Amino acid sequence: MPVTDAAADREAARGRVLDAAEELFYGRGIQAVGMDEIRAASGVSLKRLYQLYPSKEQLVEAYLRRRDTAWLTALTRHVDRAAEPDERILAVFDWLHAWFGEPGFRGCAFVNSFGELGASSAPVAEAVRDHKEAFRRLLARLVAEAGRPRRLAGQLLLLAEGAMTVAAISGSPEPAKEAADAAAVLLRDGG
Amino acid sequence: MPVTDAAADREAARGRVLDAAEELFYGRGIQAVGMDEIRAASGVSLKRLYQLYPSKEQLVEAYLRRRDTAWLTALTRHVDRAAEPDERILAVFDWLHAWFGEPGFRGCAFVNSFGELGASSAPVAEAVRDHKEAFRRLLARLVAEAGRPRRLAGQLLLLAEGAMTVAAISGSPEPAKEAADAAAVLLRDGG
DNA sequence: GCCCGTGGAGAACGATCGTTCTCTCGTCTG
DNA sequence: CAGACGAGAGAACGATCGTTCTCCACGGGC
Repeated sequence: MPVTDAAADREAARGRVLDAAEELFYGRGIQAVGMDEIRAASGVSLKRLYQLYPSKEQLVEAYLRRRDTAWLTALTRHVDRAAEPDERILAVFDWLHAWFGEPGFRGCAFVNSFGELGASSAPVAEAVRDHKEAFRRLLARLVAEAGRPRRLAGQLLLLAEGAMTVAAISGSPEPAKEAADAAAVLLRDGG
Repeated sequence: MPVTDAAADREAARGRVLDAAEELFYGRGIQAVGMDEIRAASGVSLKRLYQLYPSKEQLVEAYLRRRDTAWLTALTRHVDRAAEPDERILAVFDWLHAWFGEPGFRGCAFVNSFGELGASSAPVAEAVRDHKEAFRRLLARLVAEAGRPRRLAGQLLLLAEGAMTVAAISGSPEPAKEAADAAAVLLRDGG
């Protein structure tokens, strides 16, 4: 079955390219990584790479889109391990703490990409906005399920985003704990 | 007085270079701006530019260092317009709101620089860490003056950083208000 | 009046990068 | 078996960038 094999090869190659792109773009910054390095790390020839992604900008966008769903999926899975509504909210910060402690953690890929390319690449800026909106919607859903006031979602978003930034720059996972403490106060007394 | 004039010219040229660097680096990202554009925007010849700052990296560092003090000075001045300790804390978020509404606001210059160059330039990473530590110390001082528990400073930092990020990506100054609301709750019930 | 150092304008250099092209080889088709 | 097609390796191209160099004009000290 040559046709389906070709399609499967294509998808497998895409996967290897995105794996390489994610590791390199996230770890070193997008402009610091050339297409030839993606080729070397993925084992996909330059010609095929450009067949899969006709430009670097499109590869960057695909990298962000895939990371968006993977990130939200992993977070959702962790949150779903808790049943009680308030605990589900606090589980977000548990998960952040574990993420911050991973080797190679370097802040939010979307924030980093936005700072680097948001002013010059509309697709990148849009992918970043979409991701942050999706994160906000996830928080809003958790807040609604807990019967908490709407505005709490925005405040939790600020705590989570702040924790990512401070953890990245300070190199410590501790901000996740501080954010969890603040979130607990908001849950207790913020409405 | 040729000597002092030469020194004054030097400082004036440095000022014009840093003005141009700030506008361009902040507005478009550091790697997106070439030294020749700094020359064109500042009116300082390339030769002199390299006499003042022997490499782009040193210019970037000088840009960050100057912005650090200017940012903290402006914030401190605004905070000092309030007398009551709790109001001084909340004034931080007023000031952020005004900043977020300025045309050309594009998030925190330090966070953006860190995402772009933090992994490849040690001086940039250090300047960013220094700035965030200074901001944290400012918050810690306000918290101490208000007789509030130490841990509040870290939580306020998260709210402020989160507000900068969300405001930049969403393009709205509203996150400053949300942060202020959350800060008020933490002040009221967080200790 | 001549000289020298300083400064400006911009060409030049070397490196890098995104993208495309060439060449070769193996494979499937008829 | 012939030949066309597709893929891989890597050279090549054109642009950009950080940095340096060349050339020239000018202004102050003997």
